[in-house]
Amino acid sequence: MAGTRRRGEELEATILDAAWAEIMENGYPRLTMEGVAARARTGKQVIYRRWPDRAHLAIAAIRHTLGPLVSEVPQTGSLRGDLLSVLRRMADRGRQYRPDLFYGLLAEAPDSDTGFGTVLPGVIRAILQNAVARGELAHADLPPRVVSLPADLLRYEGLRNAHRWGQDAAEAEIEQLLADILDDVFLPLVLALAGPPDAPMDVSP
Amino acid sequence: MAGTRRRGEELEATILDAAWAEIMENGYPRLTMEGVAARARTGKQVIYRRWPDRAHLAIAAIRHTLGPLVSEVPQTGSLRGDLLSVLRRMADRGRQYRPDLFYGLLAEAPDSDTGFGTVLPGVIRAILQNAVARGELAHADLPPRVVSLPADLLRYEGLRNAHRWGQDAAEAEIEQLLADILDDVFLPLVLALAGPPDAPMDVSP
Amino acid sequence: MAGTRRRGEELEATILDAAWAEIMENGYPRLTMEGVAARARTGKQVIYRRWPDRAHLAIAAIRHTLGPLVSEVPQTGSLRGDLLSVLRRMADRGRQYRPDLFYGLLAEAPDSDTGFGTVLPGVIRAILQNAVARGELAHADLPPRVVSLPADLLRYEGLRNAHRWGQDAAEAEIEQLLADILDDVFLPLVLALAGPPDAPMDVSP
Amino acid sequence: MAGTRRRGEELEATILDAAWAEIMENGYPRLTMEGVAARARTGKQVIYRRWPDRAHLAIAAIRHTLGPLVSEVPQTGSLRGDLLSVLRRMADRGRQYRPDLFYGLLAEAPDSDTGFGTVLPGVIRAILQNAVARGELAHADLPPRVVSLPADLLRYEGLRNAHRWGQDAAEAEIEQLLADILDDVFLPLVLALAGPPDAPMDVSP
DNA sequence: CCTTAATCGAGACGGTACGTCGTGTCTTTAT
DNA sequence: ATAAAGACACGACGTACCGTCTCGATTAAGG
Repeated sequence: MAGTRRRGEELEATILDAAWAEIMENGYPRLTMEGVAARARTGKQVIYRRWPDRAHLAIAAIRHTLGPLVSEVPQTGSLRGDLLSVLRRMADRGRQYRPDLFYGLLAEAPDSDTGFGTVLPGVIRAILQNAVARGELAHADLPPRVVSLPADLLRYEGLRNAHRWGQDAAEAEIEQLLADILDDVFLPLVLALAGPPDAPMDVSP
Repeated sequence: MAGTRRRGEELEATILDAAWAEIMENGYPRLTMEGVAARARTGKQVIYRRWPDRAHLAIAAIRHTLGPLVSEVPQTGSLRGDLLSVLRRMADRGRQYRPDLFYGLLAEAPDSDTGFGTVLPGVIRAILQNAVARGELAHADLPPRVVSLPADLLRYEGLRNAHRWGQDAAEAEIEQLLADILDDVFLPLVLALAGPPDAPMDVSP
Repeated sequence: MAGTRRRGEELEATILDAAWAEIMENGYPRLTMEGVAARARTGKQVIYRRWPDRAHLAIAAIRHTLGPLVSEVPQTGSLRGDLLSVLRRMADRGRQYRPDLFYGLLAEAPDSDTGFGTVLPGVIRAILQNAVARGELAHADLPPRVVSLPADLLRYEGLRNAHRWGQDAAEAEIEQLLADILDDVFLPLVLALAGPPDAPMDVSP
Repeated sequence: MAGTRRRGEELEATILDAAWAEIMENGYPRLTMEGVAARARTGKQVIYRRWPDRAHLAIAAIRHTLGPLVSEVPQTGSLRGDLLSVLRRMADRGRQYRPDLFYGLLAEAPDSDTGFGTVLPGVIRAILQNAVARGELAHADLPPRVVSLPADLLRYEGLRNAHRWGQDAAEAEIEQLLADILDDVFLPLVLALAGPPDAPMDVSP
């Protein structure tokens, strides 16, 4: 045979690529250690040495494939624009998953961090503070549950409707969802709680 | 031998009881058709004839054991009281599940209706209308996403923290959650959108 | 639906035809009560009422399809011709079976009479007596094992090589077998034991 | 835990012993892969990896338990003694089988070699040659069907009456059978075809 | 530079569950 | 009463994976 034997990072990367490919082809429920080992042309033991079960393997594969969730604070010039930008980024990431991947990971590793929407709360708080600086809001002193509200709603919708997010046709639907979350729920609430003193209650477009 | 052979509803009930017992003892991930058949002293075919996989079996077992989600409209005399009552009922039902049951069902039968919080939207709309009749609200003409907001948030929290809901200690935590959902998010939003004309915007403590 | 319900002989004939068809299509090992019932468009109970297991069903199907083994004593004018005629008839019947049918019946119903070559001993004894009458033999007073020898050898070959007897190409092979049994074994032995007094011992070429 | 995991020959021997035990206890028809695996405390795959079905497993178990069919040429000093010795050995081996084992193997693996009486033709030819050397026969130039005649007849009887061979009472019956085959059929025939020139036709005891 | 310990690639092992098929019995409905 | 139909309790089938263990081959490191 040809090649030199793989070790360390090279081997690890091969395995994680194989795992991601298996998930994408067959779905998480049919992700098997055996299948990954076969596709990566290695032994099962090599995988078990690194990850205790398929849930941890899948999480590692997600991180390896998608990279870390970027958390830069957008600067579009308006509160609504900033929020829309950050939610859209979150939704885009969500669309790269296969539907069953969420559920499966929650079922098998509920305590693990799938990386789906955990960094955002800090970002949203920063966005709110920027809005205060621009005079769009009176203050940013909001209850935690309010701050995490848009991300929570988006994640919840992602969980409920993940099986539809994969299709291309979902793009407009998701865009509408983001608009609803902001215009029907979050912005009215934030303005009610911390709107600027001069133009308080005008929520209409 | 023992009496006559079981059929129809009697047999079905035995199987669903067995399935529920297996879930409660071993957890959903270790629910197996074989185990259920053995506990119910019947054959696997009898189960497969009725439910195509363990997910559908589990859903049927839930319905059989917990009964339908009651959807009477409470009449406590205040909007907050009515909402609290209905959310508490929903949370109580959620606590009867084992944590992994949610995740597993979502993973394996995402389209199926687990019965967790599906009847409520109509109930909440009725509660809002009663509040209008009492003069607590100016109107009940709210966007659908707003109406479903409290149930969505509660369900989302249930999904994220299901593994903690089982303990007795969770009671106070859940009570606090319900208060937060209502007082920090839903009531301020509803009052901002449809508060009564006479005492409109006073949400501050 | 259409027809009147079948009963008695009509029903029985339908079932036996179905059983034979199943044997011919799938072979005896894959003959199932369920398959027969389905093909005959009746219930399994109806079959079990008549035959205790598939072996007895198969035997009944054989008798029903092939009819009784005729046992007329041939009159060709010579001992060899008579024997050849009767052995050929026996072999022809054997060829109508599927190979596995023998083995299966022997395995599952060893005591039962499959009808394969059980009538013949008497016939052969009669043939020998006719030869005595014609002067070909001195007497017919032979040990039972000698009398049954040609049928035994033929049956044994049938058992050993049944899987080849089905093919058309087997015809010549079987004809050769019959000649060998008679010319190499049976006729030399019979002539040695009971040859005519005038031309007694000339067996050499 | 118990010692080291079994592999290779040790494992194979355990499985074949288990298979033979199952056959002896329950009979071939009730030999199941599952039962063998359970008795050998291993998995079904381990068995299927080695033998495609229970027929091949049974044949392997026979060989493993009974060992190869010895084929030494006996030297008793007389043609009849030599033949009797070799036939008796063959019958003894046959008696170690359970009756249904023959039939089942023939039914399910007709092409396979059960080892029952396949080595003998060469042995019989050697015995005949020894008889020629001693002057008992004029030559050993006999048709193949004649040479295989005693083994064929014995095997045929074994097949027909296997269900009775197991009992102890069968010993005398079998001894009589061997005598009949030799004294009524084979020896008269061989003497007729190749008897010594000086004392040709004396077959009586 | 060469031994030595570790890991790799591969696959067998003991085991659980799968989903299907067939058995022989039992029930129900409709002749 | 029995035919037709099919459900029931059961056992076995052959397959897929699990997580562990064993075995040579390779390879990186230390003496």
